[in-house]
Parts: sequence; C-alpha cells; structure tokens
Amino acid sequence: MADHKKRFERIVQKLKDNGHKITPQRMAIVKILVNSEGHPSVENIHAHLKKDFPTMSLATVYRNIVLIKSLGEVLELGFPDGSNRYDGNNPYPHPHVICIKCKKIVDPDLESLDEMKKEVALETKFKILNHRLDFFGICSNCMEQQD
Amino acid sequence: MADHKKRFERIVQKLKDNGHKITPQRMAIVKILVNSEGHPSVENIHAHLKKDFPTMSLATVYRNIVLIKSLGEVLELGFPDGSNRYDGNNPYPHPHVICIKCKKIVDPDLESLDEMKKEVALETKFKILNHRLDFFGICSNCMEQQD
DNA sequence: ATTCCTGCAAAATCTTTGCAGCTAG
DNA sequence: CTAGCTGCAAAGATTTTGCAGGAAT
Repeated sequence: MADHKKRFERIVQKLKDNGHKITPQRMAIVKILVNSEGHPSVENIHAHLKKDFPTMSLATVYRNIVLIKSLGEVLELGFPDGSNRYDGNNPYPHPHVICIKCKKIVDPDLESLDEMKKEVALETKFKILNHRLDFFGICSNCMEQQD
Repeated sequence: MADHKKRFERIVQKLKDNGHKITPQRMAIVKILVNSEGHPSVENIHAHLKKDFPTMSLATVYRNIVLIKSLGEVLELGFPDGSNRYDGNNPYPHPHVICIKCKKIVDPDLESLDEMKKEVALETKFKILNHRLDFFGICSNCMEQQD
C-alpha cells in the first residue's frame, strides 16, 4: 500500500514534535515497521538492518521500538512462547490469527469485538482500556502439506 | 469450592497414569494451582511453598509447571510486560480481564466467543486450535481511589 | 533396585542500562 | 554548541539445563 509513505512521514513528524532526533538508524527502523506486512521480531529487524548498517546493535533496535511504542505507533505482540513480534501497520489493538506451524500472522476483520468489549465492561465494572485477542491454529497452506 | 478436591485428585491420577511420581513438592504445587482463585506467578508459588519446604527451588516449580501444562491442566497467562501467571482452576482457554493497577484478574462470561471463533475460521480458512483473549483496564475498586 | 525427582549452580534467552564518543539540529 | 543518539559491553530478569544425591514405586 502506498499509504505506508504517509504513515512513515506522520511518525517522523511525531518524533520531531516530541523532540527526538531523526537519525538514519531510527528512520530505517520506522521504515521497516511501517512497510512490513509480516510482523517482524526484534531479531528480524536487526538482521535486516545489518545490511545497510553493519554496526547496528540490538540495543538500538530495542531502544527505538520502546520509543515508537511510547508514541503509540507500533503494537507489540507478545506470544505464549515468550517471543515478541511487532505490528507497525496497525498500531491499535486488533485480533491476530497465527499459524503455529509456519508462524504466519493474519489480521481478520471482526465487528463483534466492540460489542464484546462493552459486554465485558458491563459485567465486570472494569473500565476497559485495551485488549488482546489472538487465535492460534493452522493455515490452509500448512494444512495441505502432510508432515 | 469443594470441587477443587476432585480436580486435585484427578490431576494426581493423571500424573500417575503418565508415569510421573507423586512427590510432596509436586503435590503441593498442584494443590496451589488448583486452589488459588487468584492467578499466581511462579514467584508467588515458590514463595508460598518455602514455608512448608524451605529448600524448595525455583527450578522445581518451573519443571512441575511445564509438566502440568503438558497434561493440559494449567493455563499459562503471558502478559505484555513479560510476566507469567497461571490459571489452574480453569485450564481451558477463556477470557481474562486484568486490572493494570492492582493486577487483579477476573474471568468474565462471554458467550459470543465461540461464534467469533467460527467467524474467524471461516474468514481466514485457518483451523483454529486455541485462542487468547485478555482485556486490560481498571477495576471499580481502583477507580474509586484517587492517586 | 530402578527410575524419576529435587536442589543447587551454571547456562541460556531476551531485554535493559552505563558510558564514551559521535551526530543531528 | 549541546542535547540526544549509537555501539559496545556489562548487567538484569526470567526460564532452562546438567549433574549428583535422594526419594518414590
């Protein structure tokens, strides 16, 4: 999607507005987060950037992700096995469907979620601020291969 | 609930059936998981057991939780901040509502979830095996205190 | 008597932090 | 200039593993 460019610039602007400097490394990290349809891990991002920035350190990736998270422009997906992946396309909470074989992640459309949120708020008297919904299963592709 | 006793015995039986020995430490860990309404962390369990077993090590708690998980008798709740809590009352996936202030965890009833699962399966062509649904917010109790 | 389990310590992972030098604004 | 950033290495935090002695069956 060509919209990625807009989002990229919006985030850069937000960084500037909040007094953060625009370094090449930082730009590259934002670019990856915004452009990748797959949901990359810190390790993925770091490996990818090593090509353009051979000295790039993991610490820099972590620090920038913390920063971008704090601006609400990336969603952290923590998984049961302890690994983290990042969704920089859609930083607002939304459901994910994860293939436990190939690790592919798909974003489904579920209208009923908002309603459910209200139902929960009503039942528990909580003020709901956030949520996380993940489905785990096997994608059609992996289902075909017998192994 | 008095049903906890039944569940405890069921798990012990399952352990025996699978060729695992019933040690005092193991029994104590199962007992805590089954009886605690709150969702304890490994640290919680370990601290609690130190009273009865001064030499109890963290490794033993971890190993037994892995074992009990593998039998499907405890549900691991991994949180965004990297911490883990365990639900030994209801080991089947179910929604949680977590207070981000006092860390209280409530299990709401949501009938619409099964329907949503079907909706997802249909839309994504995945075979859905599992899911995780957590709501984060502030409980009524914490809402009252102004701090 | 075996086989499995525990406790201890060391290792493994993943993430954060301290610091010196560097760079964007 | 100078506040903030990077890279490196060290430190943290949490969970796992190797091993020797000990306990359950």
